[in-house]
Amino acid sequence: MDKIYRFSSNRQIALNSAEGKASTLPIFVCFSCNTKTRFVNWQGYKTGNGGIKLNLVECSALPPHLRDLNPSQLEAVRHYTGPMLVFAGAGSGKTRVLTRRVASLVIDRKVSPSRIMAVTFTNKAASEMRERLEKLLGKRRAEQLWISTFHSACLRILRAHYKELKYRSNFVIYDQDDSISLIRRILKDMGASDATKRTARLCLGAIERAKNDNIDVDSFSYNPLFYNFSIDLRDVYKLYQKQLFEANAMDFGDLLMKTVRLFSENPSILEAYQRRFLFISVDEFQDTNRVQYIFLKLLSGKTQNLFVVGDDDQSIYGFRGADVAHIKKFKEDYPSAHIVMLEQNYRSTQNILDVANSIIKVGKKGNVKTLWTEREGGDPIFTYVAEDEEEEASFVADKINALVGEGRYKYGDFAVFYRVNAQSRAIEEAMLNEGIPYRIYGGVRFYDRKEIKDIIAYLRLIVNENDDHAFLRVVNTPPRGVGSITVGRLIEEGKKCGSLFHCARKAERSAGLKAFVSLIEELREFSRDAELEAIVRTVIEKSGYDAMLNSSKDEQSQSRLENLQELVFVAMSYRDVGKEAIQAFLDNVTLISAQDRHSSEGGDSSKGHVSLMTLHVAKGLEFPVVFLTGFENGLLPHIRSIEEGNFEEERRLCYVGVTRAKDILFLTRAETRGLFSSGFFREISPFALSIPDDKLEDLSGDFKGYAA
DNA sequence: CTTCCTGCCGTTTTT
DNA sequence: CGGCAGGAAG
Repeated sequence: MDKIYRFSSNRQIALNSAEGKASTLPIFVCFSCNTKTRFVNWQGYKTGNGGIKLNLVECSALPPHLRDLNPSQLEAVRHYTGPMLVFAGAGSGKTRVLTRRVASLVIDRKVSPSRIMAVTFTNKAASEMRERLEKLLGKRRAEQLWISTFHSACLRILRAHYKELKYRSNFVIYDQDDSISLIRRILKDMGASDATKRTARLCLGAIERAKNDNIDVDSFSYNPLFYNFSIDLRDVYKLYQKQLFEANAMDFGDLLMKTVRLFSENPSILEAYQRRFLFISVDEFQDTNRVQYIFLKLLSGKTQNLFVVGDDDQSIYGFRGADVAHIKKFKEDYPSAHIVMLEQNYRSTQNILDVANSIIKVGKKGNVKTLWTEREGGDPIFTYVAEDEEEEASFVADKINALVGEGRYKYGDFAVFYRVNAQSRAIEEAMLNEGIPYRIYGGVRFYDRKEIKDIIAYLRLIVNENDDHAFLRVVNTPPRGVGSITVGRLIEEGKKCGSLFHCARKAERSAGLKAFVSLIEELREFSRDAELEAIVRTVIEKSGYDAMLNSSKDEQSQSRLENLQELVFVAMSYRDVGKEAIQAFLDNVTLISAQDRHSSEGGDSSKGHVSLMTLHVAKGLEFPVVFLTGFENGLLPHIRSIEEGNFEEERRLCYVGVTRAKDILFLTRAETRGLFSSGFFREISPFALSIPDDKLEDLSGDFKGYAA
């Protein structure tokens, strides 16, 4: 077995006798000088005093795809087989390690790229990784790799095996909005006293949690005292699954749960995938939930070649069922796993790291990772207290313009983070005022807009007439004389004849309904072999959506029309024709993450744009200059999180934010904020209190002034 | 059946 | 503040 030792000028690793067992084997020693790593092959043997004496055997440079790795990263990459856990701090090059390992498998190990799966946290991370690998492996080989999120990977598998699950082809995916209105209908049906959106969301939350834990209808149980309403949550879950199935639809949780179920109920299918995927790697492993872990365990069952990379300090998706305990579980389930720690941070200055460490260290017992960097010193962390959120935003905008004015940075180097999406509005306005180009990631998403969702509902109805939710959404949008009474009657009858659309076809009474049915059928006929762009354009026109918006005096109509134009533009990039095109489009629309979507843009973008995003979206990214806004108690630990006992997760969220910064970090807070009740006086975030004062430079003079 | 108005609620984070 | 749901009028 090869063993690699780090041997750099400023830090020398001790070669003790325990490791010296490898003395008759070749030992690789790496000299690290900035980014180029020399790869030197030594032969070592034990000396009398327990140390190792090294003899130079041969010298060679590393292969190109490993050349810019640092010694500890190299160690992680070059252990080829078996389970492996890379326990890596912020900015230690986790994703780089993962990418290079995939490249190394293909190049050094001659593994066929079609037999490697790499799971990333977001679709954006997946496409970035694919881009890198295209450069290292060439386009043809990179295309064969399975690089995707858990959800996309499962969707791909399910699309190939929908029959085993008794689904029909062209099943659709329901997003949270779809699910909530479905549950509302179920609640009303069951005669629940309270069928509001709020209750529906509560029910969906419970169901989602169950699915994250791979608990299906039969084994589902809950605490009825917690949900103090009349109906039985188990019945809701049961009906929900039944209606999803009848609508030929799945929700997000189903994608994973049904894949796991497919595997456990059909050993031959599982075996085929086990044989196919010789190597599986997972990024951001700390945010893996139970059903995802089961998926990984099943898939890697044969080869055990599971390579996971994660940082327990950056676990921030607990609300989605993510559990750091899976890192521990991994060590137990794979006792032979190699474990590599990456503690060097290649991103931030020492000052930024000190602040990050001071935040994360509090309340942690033992086993603390200590990150270090060669970027000593650096700028202090700047702090600022604003009167309100608007002043905070204009402070940010001023600083950005000042720094750009100095010529050191361009707009693309800046990021502004916040805890909740609602905070983006004030910042957005300040950016517009100062003429700063910006982009909001997440927030009110393009595909969440009403007009877009309506057109998408039409598309869904075209490929799948059983999609009752889509039916209800657009049957009277634009208005065609099908009101709540007609719809109510239809739902009553719908219980007998399957889907609502089926039922509507038979209903002769309502002229509006007849018009709707023939509209959809006409559109379906048209879509048979048309290009996606033409399909979308036709839907917008023939449905009367176009006319409705054009004749409306509402000011929003113009921007709605523009959004629809944008949708047509997006559709142009799809090559397929007919149903397949719509299918691919719909899959993308529901699965692509907030990071891929920019909802608004301002100014010209020749110098890039400032990125505005929530702390959650910021995970995995880095920026030279970072503004962390709303550093207030109740907001950055968010009050709801505190109430639910997730205080520590908020601390990690804060840590994630701070460690995104390469050079300069600003922490800002406002004394009042109109966000909740206005005029409410806000005190500083408790996370600020552990930061040593000598690392801070306070631009307002009282950043910590109001601390309790 | 649609539209408009009023009042109330709620206001984390996301694949 | 803003969005949405439900009710009354047109």
